[in-house]
Amino acid sequence: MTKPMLSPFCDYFWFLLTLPVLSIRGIQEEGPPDDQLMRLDSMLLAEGVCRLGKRGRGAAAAAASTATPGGCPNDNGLEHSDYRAKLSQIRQIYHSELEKYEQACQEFTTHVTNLLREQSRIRPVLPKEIEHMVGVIHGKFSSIQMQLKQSTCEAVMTLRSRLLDARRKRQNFSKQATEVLNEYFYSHLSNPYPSEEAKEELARKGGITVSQVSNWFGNKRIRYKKNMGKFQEEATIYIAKTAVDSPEVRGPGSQASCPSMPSSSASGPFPLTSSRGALTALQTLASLRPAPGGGGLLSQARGGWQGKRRSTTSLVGDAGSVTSDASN
DNA sequence: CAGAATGATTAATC
DNA sequence: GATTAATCATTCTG
Repeated sequence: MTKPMLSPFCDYFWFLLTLPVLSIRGIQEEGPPDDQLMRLDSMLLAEGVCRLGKRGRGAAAAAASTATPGGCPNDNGLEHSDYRAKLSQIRQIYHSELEKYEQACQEFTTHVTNLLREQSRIRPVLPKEIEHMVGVIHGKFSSIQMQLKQSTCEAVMTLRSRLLDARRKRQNFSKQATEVLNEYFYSHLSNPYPSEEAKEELARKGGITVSQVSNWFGNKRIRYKKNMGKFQEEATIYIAKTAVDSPEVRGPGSQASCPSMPSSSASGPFPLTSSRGALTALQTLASLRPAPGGGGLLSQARGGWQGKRRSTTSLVGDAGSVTSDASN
């Protein structure tokens, strides 16, 4: 193509036009650029960066709306104000950039067509040539737009993982909550799997959610099992506490009669679910003082809930080697 | 500040 | 779907 006489201002854009391809990451892999563009569009739409119907280009907009699985079922919006603030920042930047590009594209197109028209006085310029030029310009600008969309998507993804990942802003439970949870755990040490109702009760008492209760018990079981020695002090404290505080701390309506568990004594590692038993077991337990990391308690526990997943085998052969976390 | 403690997530398993 | 085990990321503590 012949380069029209351009003002220095336009040289940069002309330069862009002559570039073979602007490096656009990850586009080559998945089909034609149109596909990629549609995906980007739909993602931006899903994240609320794009508004539906804003010069939607028909097909793309339609595809976007269907490709969105429920439009990101964002749960508790209260916590995400920070996220939203940042997102709207991104949105602003995106739109202002997009507008700039579109405006520049427009200006450049008219500029070039004007120049070509001027040139038509000197040499024959077919309408087709102008059309072609316009097409090329639009193509280049849309690939720039693609880049913009791509980086916007990336920014949003980063933001999501930064701010929407609960791990990043966890905070420890209140003392009340840990108290309640630990009380339940140690008073049900033989079977520390609270029912759904029990979980709800604990959640209510502790001012946390049911899934937090589940998380807590999951963590507690695994950590207790891994290093019982470490938890023995805690265990004695809570067992004593429940024994003193409320001699009948049972799950809601789980059992009217006192004896704990169906006492199929084999199933429970610790025969200490009744208040009395708790105290006595506690005392014996304290006097036993097993070797750090394992010992009396441990060997008892191995027959119970901790072996749940390895039913058939006789579990660990060597009682001494509790160094399962040596690799960590 | 390093390491422990801790709540949440994830992949695998049943 | 619940649980385990491993892991991540943050908060607490000495």
